[in-house]
Amino acid sequence: MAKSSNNYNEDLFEYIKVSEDEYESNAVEIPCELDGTLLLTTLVAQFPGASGLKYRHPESKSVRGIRLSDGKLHPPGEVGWGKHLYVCVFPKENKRKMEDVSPENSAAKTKRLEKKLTCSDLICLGLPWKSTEESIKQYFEQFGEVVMVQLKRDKNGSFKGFGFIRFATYASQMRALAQRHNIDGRWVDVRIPNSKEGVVPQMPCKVFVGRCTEDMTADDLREYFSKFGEVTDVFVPRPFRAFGFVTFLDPEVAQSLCGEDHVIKGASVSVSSAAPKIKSKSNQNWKDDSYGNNNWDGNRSGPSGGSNNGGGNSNIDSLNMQNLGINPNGGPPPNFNLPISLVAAALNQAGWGGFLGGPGNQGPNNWQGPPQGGSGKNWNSNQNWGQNGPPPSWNQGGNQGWNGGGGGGGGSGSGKGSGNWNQGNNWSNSQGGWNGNGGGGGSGSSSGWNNKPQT
DNA sequence: GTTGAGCGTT
Repeated sequence: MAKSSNNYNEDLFEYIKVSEDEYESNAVEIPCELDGTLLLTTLVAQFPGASGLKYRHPESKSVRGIRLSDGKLHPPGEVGWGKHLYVCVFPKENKRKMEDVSPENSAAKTKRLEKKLTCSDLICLGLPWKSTEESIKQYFEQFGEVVMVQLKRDKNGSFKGFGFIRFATYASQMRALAQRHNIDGRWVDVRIPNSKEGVVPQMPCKVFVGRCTEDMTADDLREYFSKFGEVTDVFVPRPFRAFGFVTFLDPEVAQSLCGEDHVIKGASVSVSSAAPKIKSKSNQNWKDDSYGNNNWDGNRSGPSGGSNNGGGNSNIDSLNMQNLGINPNGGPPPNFNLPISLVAAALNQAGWGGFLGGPGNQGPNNWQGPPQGGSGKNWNSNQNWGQNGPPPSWNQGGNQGWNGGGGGGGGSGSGKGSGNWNQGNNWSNSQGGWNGNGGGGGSGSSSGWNNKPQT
């Protein structure tokens, strides 16, 4: 039946569910036009590189393509788009598995990659029995917009105690992953699902600057490197160690500088990857695989490296690294030889910034306000941060669990070696905290993942 | 109806 633009069907106003990979959990609802068609540009806005749509016909079980003419995708039937899950079609050269994606391609592909690296579903384990989709959504919205909640039930419909969530932005995801969650009195584990491991690592924003001279201050480095892009953090170890770190907002900028020499204050410095060693499989998506080419001393054993200013563990170990999907040893607790910068990059990417210590004041030590670059829609209006104080339980202990320790550790922490991550409901109560410039640590004293028994 | 380590659908 021919449709005129002023004789549309109300039903055609629905958002249609589109995924790029046939997984409904990855679906995005996108709006069609008044005449019931979907503009290809609307599709491409959400799925860069997409050239069309297809769906699986429920009866024939076969995949059907969606008609495209004049840049408009037409609904498959008289009744409109219906409730099908539509799947993006990409041109052949764009159609590839995630594992094959490399960023040194077209802009569209790069954007698709960025999207891929942006969010993943998160599994929530140990949810209270009384949880509902609504209550879980409501809880996690304090970290940003929640676009999906799936609680798993058995055939009888009884809740199995776990489920999946998805945030709209990677920043939200990182906020959620970076802390523990107490929901209705239960500690809930939020992690990257096993099935999604390896998609989290971001390109590093931080570069290693070698051959620094003693007269190069952090400000000097910042001033110099700012011409390449926004610098979010600079770290220059004191006492002098002839190297430094510069963190950029844009990982592409960081990457572009790697391998170059630059002259600062009359001396030639070398810029290279801040990740000297990759032991994890998780670098498979990285643009540059050559992360073994420098073997600089220090900063490998833990956050903020060996002899930073004050040596407090800059609380990177307060993050649930496992939750970040970075766990080369396959399980808790840590035995990290892994690239800290990887985590830092991810966190920096997420708007936390400055995770490897240093004087940048970029870390999430400013809990009364949103982190820099806070991008969650709900962030600024969220009453859960600031009013109620910081979220519970960033790690309190001293220098625990990092292989080789490094940097003095903190305060009076008494965590026992490799066992410790979180210490309970405490927030950093000393100023050791984030920037690694204090005594660090606090009074942690247990040796497990969770202190509190659960029922 | 109970329970508490795990890893989902299409």
